[in-house]
Amino acid sequence: MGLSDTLKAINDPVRRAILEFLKQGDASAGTIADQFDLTQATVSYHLKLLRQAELITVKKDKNFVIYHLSASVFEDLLAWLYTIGGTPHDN
Amino acid sequence: MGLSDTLKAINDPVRRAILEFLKQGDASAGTIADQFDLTQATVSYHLKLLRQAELITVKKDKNFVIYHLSASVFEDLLAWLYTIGGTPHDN
DNA sequence: CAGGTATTTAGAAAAATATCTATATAGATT
DNA sequence: AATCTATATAGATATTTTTCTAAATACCTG
Repeated sequence: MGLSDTLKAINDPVRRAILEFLKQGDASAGTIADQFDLTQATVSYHLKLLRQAELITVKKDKNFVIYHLSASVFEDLLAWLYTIGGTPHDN
Repeated sequence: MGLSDTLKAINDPVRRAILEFLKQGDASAGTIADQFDLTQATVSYHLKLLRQAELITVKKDKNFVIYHLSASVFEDLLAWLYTIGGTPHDN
């Protein structure tokens, strides 16, 4: 919902890989889980966090749950980054 | 050193507050610690993580350790964000 | 409706992170 | 040199996060 959730969501290599995978197109929970050497339950947990951070959206198709990247939420993060690093500073 | 370290470093409200505080100007470890309701040792721990992520740099002055914001490291993070969210996508 | 497939949830264990107190170090001052 | 001041480190505990196994839910198909 806020910056904190966005940061928490992307502060994990598995979740970043999920986002990168979804960049190539929508996919079901099972297909996503197959990408990792983790149980499906664990991947489902990561998907939940990404959903809560609104970085992905869900749609049902038959008994599949299809996930879709929703990158617009990064705007808050970008705004914060510009707050910190936006103005020229002598690095 | 990489994206992972940058994200880990900013994935904590205390550390983000430290960065925001340093945005206003350099400050000593003690001055920074005074900003928080935490022990000096705890703040020192956070400063160490920020240092390791190269988000801040250090300089000694008498027996003070002066911290300085070094925002250029956000570039990797920005690059990754554009990887995910850069190309128009139907959100 | 019975069985099957896909996914989520619950609960426990493991791993990582944050915090504290107490102590150490380093440099400055008397 | 003794002491004081600022900061860092060590070790213990607490909290949070990740992961697993097992069970539950949900929906589809015969």
